Amino acid sequence: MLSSSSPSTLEAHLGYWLRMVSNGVSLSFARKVECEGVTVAEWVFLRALYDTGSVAPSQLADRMAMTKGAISKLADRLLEKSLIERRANPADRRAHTLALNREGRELVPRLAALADENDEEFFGALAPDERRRLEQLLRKIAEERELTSVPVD
Amino acid sequence: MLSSSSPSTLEAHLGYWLRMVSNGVSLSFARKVECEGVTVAEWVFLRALYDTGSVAPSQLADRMAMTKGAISKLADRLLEKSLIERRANPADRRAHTLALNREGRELVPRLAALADENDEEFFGALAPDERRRLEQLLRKIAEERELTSVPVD
DNA sequence: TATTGTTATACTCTATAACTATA
DNA sequence: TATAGTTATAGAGTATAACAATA
Repeated sequence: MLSSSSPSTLEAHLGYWLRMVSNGVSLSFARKVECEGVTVAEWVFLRALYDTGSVAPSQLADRMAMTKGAISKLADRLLEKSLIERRANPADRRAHTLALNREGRELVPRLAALADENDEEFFGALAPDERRRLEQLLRKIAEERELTSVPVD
Repeated sequence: MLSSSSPSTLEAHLGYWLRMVSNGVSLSFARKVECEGVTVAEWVFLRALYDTGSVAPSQLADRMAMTKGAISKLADRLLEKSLIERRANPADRRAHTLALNREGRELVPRLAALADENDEEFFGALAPDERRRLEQLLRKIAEERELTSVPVD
């Protein structure tokens, strides 16, 4: 006589706990940056621009592992919010570049501070060695599965 | 003379690595369950129904920490896909109940197997004690931050 | 009046593809 | 023809609120 087995539960999977904690962290961060008038995706976009300086949308799409269309839409919103500038390229009139304006450059450090604060809220409960251990395990998985796309949601 | 400090990078935050790995795991799982014609949210919904049996939408909303509207929309899709049944309650004609039909009950174990497979793909690279450690750390954060909502995205 | 559930609206993120302008 | 970028469309998820039916 064969024993029948139940389908595995949601909680039986590490992916479930990962998603639960990740969603909690992201939702909390989303609420923080909302006070500064931006979304998490916009923070990632702005932080990338802070490092690259003036850059073509297509390069940003490569770097952030997003489509050109997605970059275009994000850029539209940030232009409306007056945080970035879009400039034509005189040499190649198809090409554009995107860059932070003064307001955008001033916002990035404030958003970074919120990211620090949010990380502290969630992972401050862990001992320093636990924190290192968690980062090490996550980096190991990211490396082995070749996860490279910048997570924006 | 004050030293100026750069805003912290994206990679400096544990939340960033958590989101990157979590998104990778979820995207991979989404592609697997797509072959069975459902989304991750629908898998969570179906797995919950598998345990509860016949249940009111409002109870499901509480259990899954979703709004009634979200439950209604999910239920609509699963009805179209002929995986669940919606029944009226003769005692209270406002009330309804949702339940898996035969097709839905048969699908859940196949989806659970895909969840097992996906977990193995991502976390199989970790040693057994690393895996336990990761789950322990995630559960600790979930508990301390009182994260209870079932993550569906 | 309060409750159950549905429906409408709106916004974000994602992906594909059509399209314009330029090279 | 190929490339840079925008725009259109569609689907999934989220949230709020208006609504109908019933208690």
